Amino acid sequence: MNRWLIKSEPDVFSFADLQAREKEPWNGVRNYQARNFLRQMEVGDLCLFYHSNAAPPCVVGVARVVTVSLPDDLQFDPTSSYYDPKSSPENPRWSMVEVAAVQALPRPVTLAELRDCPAWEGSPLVRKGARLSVFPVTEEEWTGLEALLGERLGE
DNA sequence: GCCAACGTTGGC
DNA sequence: GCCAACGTTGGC
Repeated sequence: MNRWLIKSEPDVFSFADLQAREKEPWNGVRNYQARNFLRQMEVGDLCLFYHSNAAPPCVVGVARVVTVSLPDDLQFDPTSSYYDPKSSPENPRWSMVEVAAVQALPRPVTLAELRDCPAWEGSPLVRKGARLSVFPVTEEEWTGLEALLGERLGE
C-alpha cells in the first residue's frame, strides 16, 4: 500500500465536507506531476488530507482511495473552469481518483510542526514555495506524524 | 530550444 | 494583501 498527501483549500472543500459524503471525485488537478501521482494510486491507499490556504495550514484527516484513476470529468465540460479544450475523451489529458474519509486526526497537525519534524525534512510539503498538491508520503513521514499524535492512523 | 512574460499557488 | 516560487505559454 502506498501513502499520499492531498491538498485542499478548506474554503473550497474541507475534510468535514468529505466526511459528509460517501465519496468525492478528486478532480481539477491540472499539474502533470500531481496527475502522474494520481495515476499511481491504488484502491485502499491512504491519503493525508491537508488544508492549504488555511490559518494555520495543517493536516486534518485521513482519506482512502476508493477508485483507481479515471478521466477527470471536468476537462470535457466547457462550462467548468477546469475545462481543457486540448483534451478529448479519446485521449484524455487529466485524471482523477475518488476518495472517502477514513478519520479525522485527533487534532490538526500544522505545517509548522511538520517543518520541525526531522522525518518530514525531505517532503515536498515543507519545501519552500512548494505548490505540488498531490505527492507520496513515505513510511518514515507517516510514522513521524503518528509519533506527533501519539496514535496510529488509518487502522 | 530558449527564455521572457504571465498566471497560479499558498505561506505569511 | 504581499510576494516568492514555480509551471506554462508563446514569440523568436
